Order: sequence, then structure tokens, then C-alpha cells
Amino acid sequence: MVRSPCSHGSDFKKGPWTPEEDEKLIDYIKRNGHENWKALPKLAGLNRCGKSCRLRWTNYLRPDIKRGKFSEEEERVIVNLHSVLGNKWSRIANHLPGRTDNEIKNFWNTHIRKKLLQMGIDPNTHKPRTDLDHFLNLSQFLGAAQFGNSADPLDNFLQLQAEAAQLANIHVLRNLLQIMNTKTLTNLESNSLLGSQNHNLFEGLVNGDNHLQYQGSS
DNA sequence: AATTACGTCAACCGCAATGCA
DNA sequence: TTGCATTGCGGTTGACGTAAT
Repeated sequence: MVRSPCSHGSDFKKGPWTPEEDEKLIDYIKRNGHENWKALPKLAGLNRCGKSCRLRWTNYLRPDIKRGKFSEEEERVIVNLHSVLGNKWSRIANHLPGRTDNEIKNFWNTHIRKKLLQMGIDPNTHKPRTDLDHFLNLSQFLGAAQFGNSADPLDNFLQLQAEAAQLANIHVLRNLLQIMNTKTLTNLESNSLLGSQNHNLFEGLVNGDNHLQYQGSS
């Protein structure tokens, strides 16, 4: 098996970049561009592999990178695009100027994923969760809020079970309605209606105030 | 104050895609 | 068409900071 030069056995430096290394990389790219990442480290005087340099530049040093927290608008765009494109982070990043695929991927995994799970939405499928954990959580939530109305613990338990099931049904129905809306967007792409000439239309759908967006995501 | 648990994010790894001779 | 080199992408890891105990 052929291994990349960055893999095992090479004596390239790894780990966090120092300010000096950043400066060297920025300085070199400003003067010469980055046509050949393989040759760049040597020419720039860096003991890093080209891959590491490319990653550092595209994810951190590029001058057009927008840093800081994601806005709610950006978050909505990511969720909507993810429902259409899946884990295609680079394609999602194309719709968010100044944001990198890595940044979006991290934001998804640390924030949005959790949020969707809490909303009862499976972050992978964007469909309502039907797994046991979710219903257990709902049941426990209700239990904590209402337990103790009856003298008989069994009565309480049965009542809570019924209420939890009822609430879960409402939850699922509401999410189904949202997904039916999202499906419209999916169909647009699968029917090749999202070619380059239709990107404006798509952007409008994604960014505009319309019922394709998840509600109450904040 | 010390320790542990958890969240975040930069960076790495390996595979896939692409370019080129 | 084939095989190699390079680049791009997505999943994963690990260091670091902060909150909780």
C-alpha cells in the first residue's frame, strides 16, 4: 500500500503550528501563491508536509476566513443544506462565505447535532427520532415534572407512560410536517433543478423566510 | 485547591477523486 | 488505458480550556 509522505516514517513536524511557522507560510504564499503544495514547505523553509501546510492555510490562515461564532442565520442554512446534502461539508461551506468545511463540521458535531437530538430530530436523517432513548427522555422529563399526583406509584407510572406516548405522538406529527417541507428541497436537487443557473433560487429558498426551515431552533 | 468530567476545535489520517505522462 | 503523484474530503483524535465536584 502506498502511503502519503505525511504518514508514518517521515520526520516532518506535526502538531500545533507556531506563530513563526504561520508567518513563514503566509509570507511565502503571499509572494508565490500555492500552486504546488508538495513543493511548498521546502521552498518556504518549513519542516512540514504539504498536506499539513494546505490544511493550515485553508482552515486557519486564509485572509478571507470569517472567525467567531456562527449566526442563527448561518446555523439555519447549515441545517437546511445538511438535510439536502448530508455530510458534504465542503459543499455546505461553498454556501457560507468565509467558513471552512472543517469549521462547519465541528460546529455541526458540537452544537447543531445536539440541538436536533433535543428537538427529537435524527441529525443523520432529519427525520423524527423513534429510538428508545428519546422516548425514555420524554418519559423521564414528564416524570420529574408530574410524579406524585397519586398515592399509588403504579397509577402514576401508568399515567405518565400514557401521557409520554401522547406527547411523543404529537412531537412526531409536528416533525413529519417539517420533513415534508424539507423533502420539497430534496426533490429539487435530485431532479437536477439545482444546477448553477438555479443556485440563486436555491439560495433564496434556504435563506429566505419560508416554511422550509426548522422552527424553534434557537 | 485539587481532581475529574466535559466541550471545543485544530490537526491528523486514510481513502477517494483528479490530473497527467 | 494504466499507473503514479497530488489534492480534496470526511471521520477521528487529542490537547487544551472550563465547569463541576
